Amino acid sequence: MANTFSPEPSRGCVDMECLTVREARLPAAVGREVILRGWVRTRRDSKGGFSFLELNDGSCLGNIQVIVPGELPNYDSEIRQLTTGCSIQVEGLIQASPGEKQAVEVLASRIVVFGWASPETYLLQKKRHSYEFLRTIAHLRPRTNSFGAVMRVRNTVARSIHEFFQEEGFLYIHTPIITASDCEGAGAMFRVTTLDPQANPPPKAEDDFFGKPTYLTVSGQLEAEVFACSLGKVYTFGPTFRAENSNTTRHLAEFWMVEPEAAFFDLAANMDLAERFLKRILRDVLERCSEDMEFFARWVEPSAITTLEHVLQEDFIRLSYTEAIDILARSGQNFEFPVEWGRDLQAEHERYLTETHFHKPVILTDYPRTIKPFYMRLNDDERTVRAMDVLLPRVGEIIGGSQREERLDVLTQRMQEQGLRMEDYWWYLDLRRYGTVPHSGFGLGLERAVQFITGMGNIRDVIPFPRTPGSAEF
RNA sequence: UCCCCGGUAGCUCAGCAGGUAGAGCGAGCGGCUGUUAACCGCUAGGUCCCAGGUUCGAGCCCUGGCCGGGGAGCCA
Repeated sequence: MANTFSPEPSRGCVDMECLTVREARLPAAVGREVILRGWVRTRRDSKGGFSFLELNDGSCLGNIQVIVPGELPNYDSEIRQLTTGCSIQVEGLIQASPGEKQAVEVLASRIVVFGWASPETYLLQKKRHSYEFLRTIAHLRPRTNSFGAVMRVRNTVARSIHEFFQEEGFLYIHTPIITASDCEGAGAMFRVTTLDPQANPPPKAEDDFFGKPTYLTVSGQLEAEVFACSLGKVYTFGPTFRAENSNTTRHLAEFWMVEPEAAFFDLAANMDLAERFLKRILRDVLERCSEDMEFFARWVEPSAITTLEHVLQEDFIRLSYTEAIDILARSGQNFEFPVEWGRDLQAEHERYLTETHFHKPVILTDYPRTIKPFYMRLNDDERTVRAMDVLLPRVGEIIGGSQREERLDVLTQRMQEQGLRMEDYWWYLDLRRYGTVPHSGFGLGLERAVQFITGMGNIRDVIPFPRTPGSAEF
């Protein structure tokens, strides 16, 4: 249904169609009388007595050119005062453009100004800005080409995630944000409390809102397992919190994670799922965000598109940790950190595998039990567990997952090994006590996926409002 | 948290035997133009991150903070 809202009482224009800039730029729109609304990117005046406006409404990367005849009643009083950032409504006729840079343009018959943006103080100028600067004005940066493109890609990825899992028969499960399991092994947690930290004497956890210490979730996995072990195939998709003091281009204190969990999936099925999943996302972005991807290829990362196409047509390498160690040891590379069975792989090692040795995504499996969490299934060799990490060139680990330990005795033994308190996990252990099944799952960091796809160098530039140590503005 | 680098006009940066500041872009004004990273000319605009110190004199040197960036660790 066409939106016919008008900012002023009707003046005979309520029957005009409201189009987005994206719709208006299609050749099929030529000849239609329409209403467009958005923000002015630039104004150019012609001494022929008329002006050009570039209008953008975020519906697509490109602007639409508006021709404003000098005859409009507010031409001198308002149109000539328009600057970057002003918001307007344009009513006019879409016509073929004689210019070379655009197929269509709008010949305005009426323009209404919603809001001004003083060029003396408006921080977004008609020039390129550094990402560092844009981060300090996170409330305005969505009005830039690059951040707008990132957000459209991010939306497409999110949509694709849901479509993929829904089509594969997974149920979307909403796991809790607040959790009482304080030792999921995924890192430092944010405490959630209503107690007054200044109170004297110091408050007791029993008196807290939930009667026990609670935290923001670091993963929905354990809860997702509950539903996998009852509904079969499920996934979670929501915010995740890590209180680690990480200051890197690929860590956030608050990020979004997708975690599928499936009963009766072994590690091979899990890997197949992960590869199919990633490829589906890439394919959808290439198809649905081609204009934005061309922008990234031109201004951000020249190989943005070809990298995705390459990943799409290649099978992911599947390699055990032990084999990887072997390759690294014989690489002849002079690594800063030693390559030794039993030690975790460093970023430089992962980068060598994906960027130098294989030139494609690599799924590493079967890591030493000592460097992986208790819930990963123990292999028959008793030295390794059924873990899998999907490594991508440039961003490194984008997916971490495993086949879960479904044997009660092995699981409890591993928990003891890692010093966990059995009573905290009574409900998790019940899944193994009653009708246990083999099952698997993984977690994908949404921002890392968007980073990989767009080629953006810093994860803080692919999330609307980044939370990092010492920074929670906006 | 560790290791490097940096904080000078709205933005991006230059300045350096220590003698109180410049450019480009942006902005304002004027010219030109169916224009489109527009172009040409002129103008305005700066507690040189903060606090101490050395010095006749500090953007520049020293000390201590604060903030930002890159790399590492942690991981998604």
